[in-house]
Amino acid sequence: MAGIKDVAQRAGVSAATVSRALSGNGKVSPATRARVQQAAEELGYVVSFNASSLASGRSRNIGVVVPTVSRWFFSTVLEGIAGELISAGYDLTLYDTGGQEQHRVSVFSDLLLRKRLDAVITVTLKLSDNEVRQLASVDKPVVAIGGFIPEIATIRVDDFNTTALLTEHLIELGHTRIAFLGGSEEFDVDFKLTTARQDGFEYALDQANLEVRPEWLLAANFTTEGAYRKIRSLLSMPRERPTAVVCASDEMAFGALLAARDFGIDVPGDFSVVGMDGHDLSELFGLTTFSQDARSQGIWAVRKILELLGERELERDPTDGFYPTEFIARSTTAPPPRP
Amino acid sequence: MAGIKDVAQRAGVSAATVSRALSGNGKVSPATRARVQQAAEELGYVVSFNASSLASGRSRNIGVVVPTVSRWFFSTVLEGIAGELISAGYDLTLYDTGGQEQHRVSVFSDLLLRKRLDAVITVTLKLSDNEVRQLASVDKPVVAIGGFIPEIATIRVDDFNTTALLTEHLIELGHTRIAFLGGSEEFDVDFKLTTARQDGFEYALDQANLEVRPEWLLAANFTTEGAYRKIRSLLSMPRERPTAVVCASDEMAFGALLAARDFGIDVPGDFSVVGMDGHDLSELFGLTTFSQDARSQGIWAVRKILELLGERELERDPTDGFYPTEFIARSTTAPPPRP
DNA sequence: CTGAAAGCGCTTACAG
DNA sequence: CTGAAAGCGCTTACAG
Repeated sequence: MAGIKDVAQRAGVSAATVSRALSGNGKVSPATRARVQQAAEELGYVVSFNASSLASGRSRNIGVVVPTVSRWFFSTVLEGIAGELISAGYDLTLYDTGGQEQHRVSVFSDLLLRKRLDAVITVTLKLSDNEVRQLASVDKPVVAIGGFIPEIATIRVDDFNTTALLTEHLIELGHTRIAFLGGSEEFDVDFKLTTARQDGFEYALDQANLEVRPEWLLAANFTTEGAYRKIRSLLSMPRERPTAVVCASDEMAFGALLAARDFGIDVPGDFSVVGMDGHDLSELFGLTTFSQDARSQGIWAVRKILELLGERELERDPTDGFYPTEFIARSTTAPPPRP
Repeated sequence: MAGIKDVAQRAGVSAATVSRALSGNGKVSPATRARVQQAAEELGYVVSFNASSLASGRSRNIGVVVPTVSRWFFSTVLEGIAGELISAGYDLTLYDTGGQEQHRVSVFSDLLLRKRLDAVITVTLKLSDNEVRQLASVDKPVVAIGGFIPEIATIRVDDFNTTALLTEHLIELGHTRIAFLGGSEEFDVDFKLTTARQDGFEYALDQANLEVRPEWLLAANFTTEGAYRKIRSLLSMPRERPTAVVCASDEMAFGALLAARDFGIDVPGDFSVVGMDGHDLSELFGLTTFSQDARSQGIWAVRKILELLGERELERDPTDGFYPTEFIARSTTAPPPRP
């Protein structure tokens, strides 16, 4: 495999000049540059990343930490990140913690510190104070998507207010018996968004002088299956049923819709459902929801990182305030049935 | 940040000994090893991957090339790969081509050759002869999941026969008017599985002396939305309708089910649907399908790679023959309606 | 079992 | 604008 010396020899210049011509750092005459490029092409020369990184201290490699890639939000954010990174000529090192504490520890103590990464993007990862300190001490740019992390630039939507608005939408339709389906305890390690959404829900009820009924505060694991099971058992209870449910994600809302269908309960006639995300399938399900553009959150995270690395200017700072969201009323919400 | 020399000094040994003690290569006395480990820990020393890779020629970094991470099969395979790689102490470099030819080119000409990777796993990626040659010339282990690639170890399910069996299941129930929903041309670049599945479908019809009707050979882009649209227009046609559809993926089958529901067509009473995959949601939808364990395909791809890298022995070779699949009959299939 | 030394393949002041 | 040389932080024959 051709090395920089081979190219230098073929082009009749020094290795230093080859490096400068190919990287764009430093001045090289156009004629020389052309000769070098030609020689490199002929030899099929590709720079050794390891050698280049070692010598320069920069890796052109960004770490991305996600709790899982099998949920809509994460895979969509990841696609946005991946596309933007490829365009910028950066590598993407993926850390899927699988929600396992053990894997998170190794990610932080080892991988992130191995100097192979120029920067890190974390997605809805809740960090301990200690981890924040570790990240800070490494002195590499970090951008977080989803969960707020002190001292770190964060892209996030307004979980509290969007959920409150969704809840108010139901209240305005006349609902007074409203359930909430959030994430489970177990997942709160990584997905800290649950509490903000639940807070927004409770706030809206409170504003309307409606009581929060503990037995209607449900938790699943952000999956459609989990939600299906929870809503199924909610609907099968003999006692008084809620007439609507606020789900903390669209994927859980799908589970709620399927459960209602299997129970022969008419949506929205007998039961209203709202979600949160703007999942690709929300339109097919006719789901009323708040949409957030996950893909572009990923893209903007990369842009912010590149800015922090001094690669480019930012037209606007995505970590400034809340990321835009949009309320979309569709056909899973209606006034509650007459008693 | 502490380097190897700092550790050497603190432990009172040479850098060479530190390297041997920490990496496990070469003999080191237990006492020395303990001292080195202690010193490393106290200093918070972490080896520089770049330097280590450059010196040793090995990166502990595996490249994974996927067409997208936003479809069930890919994200599930990726999770399997990611977990197994973390356990083995390897990094995962993700290349999401986004189905774009442009990105694939840069992946192959640049990224894979930059010597930063020890091996590559490709997922349902159709490679040109030229690309196969490129990969071979780099002389790094490659394992493919999904699509068959000449000269490369491949983990794959029997697309032809599973689809044929699914089709025969419908035929045995009495169906004679059966449609097929495969992938679109556009996607065949990356997803070469479409043709094998369609071939299996046509073979089964042929065996039963049933005619393949071109107007019932449909193609979507492997998404639920795409399938919804296709099936919707199929069902809205005034002329003779099929009584069943074979979908080349579960996600497309979901679209078919939702379309039927929105048309007030009873499944399975008036219309039968079969999928292919064993998607997490297939049980909720009651979908009859062939399940394949995508996660463990990812895990086994990693194990095969590690074997090729000389890291471990394999109990069984996943690239040997077809990966196991399982037929699961559920409630979306039944005899066709009486005419 | 351990150390001194060469070398991995680049990048980047420094000097011209 | 270009080259000679040092250096990035490790690993690994080689010698003992």
